[in-house]
Amino acid sequence: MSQLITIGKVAERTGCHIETIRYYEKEGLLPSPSRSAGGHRLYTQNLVERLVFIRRARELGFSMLEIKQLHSIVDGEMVSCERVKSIADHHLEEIAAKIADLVKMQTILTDLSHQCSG
Amino acid sequence: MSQLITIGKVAERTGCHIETIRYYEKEGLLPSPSRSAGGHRLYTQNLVERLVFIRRARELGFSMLEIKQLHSIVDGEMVSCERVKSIADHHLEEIAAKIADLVKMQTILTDLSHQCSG
DNA sequence: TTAATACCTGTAGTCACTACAGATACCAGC
DNA sequence: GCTGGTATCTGTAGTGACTACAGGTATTAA
Repeated sequence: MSQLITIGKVAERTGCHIETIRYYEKEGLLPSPSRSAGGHRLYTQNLVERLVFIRRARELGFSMLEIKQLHSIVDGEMVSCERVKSIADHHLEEIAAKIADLVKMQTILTDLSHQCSG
Repeated sequence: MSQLITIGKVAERTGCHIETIRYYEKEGLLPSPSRSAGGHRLYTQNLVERLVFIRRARELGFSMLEIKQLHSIVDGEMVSCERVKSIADHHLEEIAAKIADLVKMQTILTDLSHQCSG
């Protein structure tokens, strides 16, 4: 029903190494999945999506600690709304800065690429 | 004349640890600066700017190898224009994907922040 | 039932820093 | 010129985030 898949399939679908998936679990970034009778990990679609989010965030330069924080605020695990807002706003500043820097790089490389075409 | 500054000042201005600056030099990412009579490193403005670029790129999740490649194409050290264009275009795709992901995160966090204000 | 393959735990190695130790350089005040 | 405090030097060890491998157990296709 709930479409449980093995770690190998998860790795295949997300482009994430098996070892990395297990590492995220060990470090408490990805919740422990259920297991088969023999002890093999079985993942729900929900966990796969969470892994995709972690990968994206890591590729964008967020630390594992920051990602834990992002998860806990998105999941509504935080009590104080004040605190959620302050952390969200902090990350929003960080994100805006990252976007600005990427746009700068984009400009440099686009110019370069055009020069090379002409 | 050329405004040479010590590693400490460079660290201060760029927000980069002294050890990290030396590490980039050791790894060939940042060219070796000139030295004082006693052996202290003395940096030109040009090297400081290069360091700023490296920091930005690292914070955006580019590897040291990718940054070396970016430097060599921007500095015009590559012989084949074909090759420059192909590498630039590859990085442009990567950058566009990163921007798209950051915008998604921005949307999620902005919604969250607004909910917390209301 | 039995290979072949996938997955298990645990440990060691890599990349990009970061911290520290012990020694030398620089520089301000006397 | 000398001296004490701070800055920098080289080198090594430790951390965060993976990544690879070894030796063993589960699963599955034939």
